[in-house]
Amino acid sequence: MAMQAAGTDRPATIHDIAALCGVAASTVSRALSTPDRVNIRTRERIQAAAAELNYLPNSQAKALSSGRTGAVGVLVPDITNPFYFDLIRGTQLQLKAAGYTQLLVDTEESDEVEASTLEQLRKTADGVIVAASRLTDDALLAAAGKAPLVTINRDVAGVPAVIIDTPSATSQALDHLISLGHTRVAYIAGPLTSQSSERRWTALSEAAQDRGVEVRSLGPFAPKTQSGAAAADAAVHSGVTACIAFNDLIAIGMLQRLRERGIRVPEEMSIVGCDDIFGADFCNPPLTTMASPIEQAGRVAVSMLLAKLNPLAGGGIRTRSVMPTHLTVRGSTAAAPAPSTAP
Amino acid sequence: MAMQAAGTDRPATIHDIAALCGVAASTVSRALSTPDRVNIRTRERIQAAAAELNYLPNSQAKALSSGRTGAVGVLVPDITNPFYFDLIRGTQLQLKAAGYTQLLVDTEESDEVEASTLEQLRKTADGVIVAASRLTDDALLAAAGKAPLVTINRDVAGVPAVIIDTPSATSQALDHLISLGHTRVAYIAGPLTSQSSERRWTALSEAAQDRGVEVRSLGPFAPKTQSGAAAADAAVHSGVTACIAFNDLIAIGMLQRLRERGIRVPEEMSIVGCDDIFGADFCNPPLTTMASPIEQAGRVAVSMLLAKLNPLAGGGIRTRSVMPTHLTVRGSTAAAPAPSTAP
DNA sequence: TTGAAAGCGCTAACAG
DNA sequence: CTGTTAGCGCTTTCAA
Repeated sequence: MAMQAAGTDRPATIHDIAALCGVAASTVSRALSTPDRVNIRTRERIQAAAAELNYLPNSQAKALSSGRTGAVGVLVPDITNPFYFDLIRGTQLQLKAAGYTQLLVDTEESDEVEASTLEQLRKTADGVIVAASRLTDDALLAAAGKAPLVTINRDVAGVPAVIIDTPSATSQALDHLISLGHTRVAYIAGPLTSQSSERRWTALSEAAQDRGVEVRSLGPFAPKTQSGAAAADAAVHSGVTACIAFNDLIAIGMLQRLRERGIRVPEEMSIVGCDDIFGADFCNPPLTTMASPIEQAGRVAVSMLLAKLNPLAGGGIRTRSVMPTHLTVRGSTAAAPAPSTAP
Repeated sequence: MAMQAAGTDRPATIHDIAALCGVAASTVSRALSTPDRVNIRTRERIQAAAAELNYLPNSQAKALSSGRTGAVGVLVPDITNPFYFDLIRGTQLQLKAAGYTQLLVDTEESDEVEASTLEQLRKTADGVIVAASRLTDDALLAAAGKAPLVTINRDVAGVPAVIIDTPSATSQALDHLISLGHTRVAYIAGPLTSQSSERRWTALSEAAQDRGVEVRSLGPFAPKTQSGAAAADAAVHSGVTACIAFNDLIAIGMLQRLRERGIRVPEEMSIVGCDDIFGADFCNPPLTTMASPIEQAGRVAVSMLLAKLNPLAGGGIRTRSVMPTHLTVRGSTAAAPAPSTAP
């Protein structure tokens, strides 16, 4: 049984260990944090005592005196968006493996919440990972100047980032639609403040120009299934035969709306989503979408951040990492409907 | 522009404010934490100075000296399970509203991870909310003795809890199936360590006995869509015409498997899920399931916890709160298939 | 290699 | 109402 210090049952401190071993508290501190700077025999005595007393370092105290908190913040715009599940799991696993604690915050798609969270985290965390930031480039750059920070899906010069390369997959998606005979395609845009959406649209319109087909942008729409209805209506009204949506949430919402309206997918309208979130494979019809290794993106982001925090021997620090994306074809896309004007 | 203390750019402390106002640091502390114990004029001077210096309290220091951290831990067994989204959002909103920080941890369906997290959190958090604990009753009771703790979906004598009343909804589900003509029903069980699953099964078998129909338990199955295939196969093999699944994840997985096997839902097999998670309404066919106010459950759990942390004037503390659940009928249930034996 | 001492920034008695 | 004085538990000089 683990004895408690002096019979009390409050958690043991280094002083308890020091007393038990007849050494100074500072020696205990060293033995526990920098073992090689302590005589091996006393070190072992101390470690044994620590185990015996069931010692657990107090992270607050540690943080206060050392300046490092052992925690890193992870900011996501919407925790209920399945896209972030795997990302969060990826960061959490990698962080835990490195002995860090994850501080997960839902910034509610709000740049203000994001900014204030970032500010608060400067004291609370050693670094921050920001997914799909809604902040301006300048704000982000400033934040990155004040604290170690890496973004996910946000490309700002001077800010380390892991980018999920959906733009290139978007061209693939367009080619897929073209090969099916579509010539009028809509891009269903995400939030104005989303750089992903912007990059996607740029890539898409360039690709369209190359291929001589027509694409138009509809929106912006909030990245939620509820937006799907408006998006679907807009798409139908615009006369396109296929849509590439900002994300799967919107795409799934569109699927539902089109079904309500009796418009068949994919016969009368093809839909392509993005992210391959939970649900994309079992919605009706299953969604053609762009998939990427999101959990891995989370891990990579953590690695990049930790590399900044602990500038060890290892070579230079990566400041930009691009994750590949590929098209996963399912039932929501098919050949374009025959033109309605008879020959 | 906010001036920085003494021209340095390190974050301002109460000492900087004290110096600027010509008062003692402790007065600043009071003015900021217990404003009513300070002369209104000096208080205002101090608050102005704090704003001017862009003062932000250091939570570590605060925690170290006061013993309170301003954080509460929220433990969930699987962060990628959509069931927890709304729960997490509920706790986060309520916590933030009360000025607390949420420490979200994914315990990976592991009792060990859960136990060690709980231990670590004793220092780091003022209290803990544990959803769907995989711990034994004794372990949970012990943990609740050492730190303020409230469970969600886990009923242990002496431990405050918010319970989502799926057992009662389960009877509703059974009645629904019976009214459709089903007489042989299977319960697709969740993890052995899940008390929810156990309670559900108890309620279901009692209700079945009352109504004179046959139910059997199949499983246990992991609460993931991947388990759906095995569950579906087991159900088909057992000869039942309807299933009540531990949760929607499994139910959705079953839907997929049955489709693969060419078994029509609901014509040949009816499926009822539980939780009404993201996806239950747009899977194919849409899932009949049991819905409950999960976000609210999260809020209630937080309220109960905070009531323990701040024993204010308000009357007695609720130690148990039951959230209602109701059946949401969608396309995955229908009349029982006619018996295969002709008259 | 070890000990003593001085904080980290804040709160909490205890006087005044 | 306000100032003084101790710490919270740990790290980190600086000597020894």
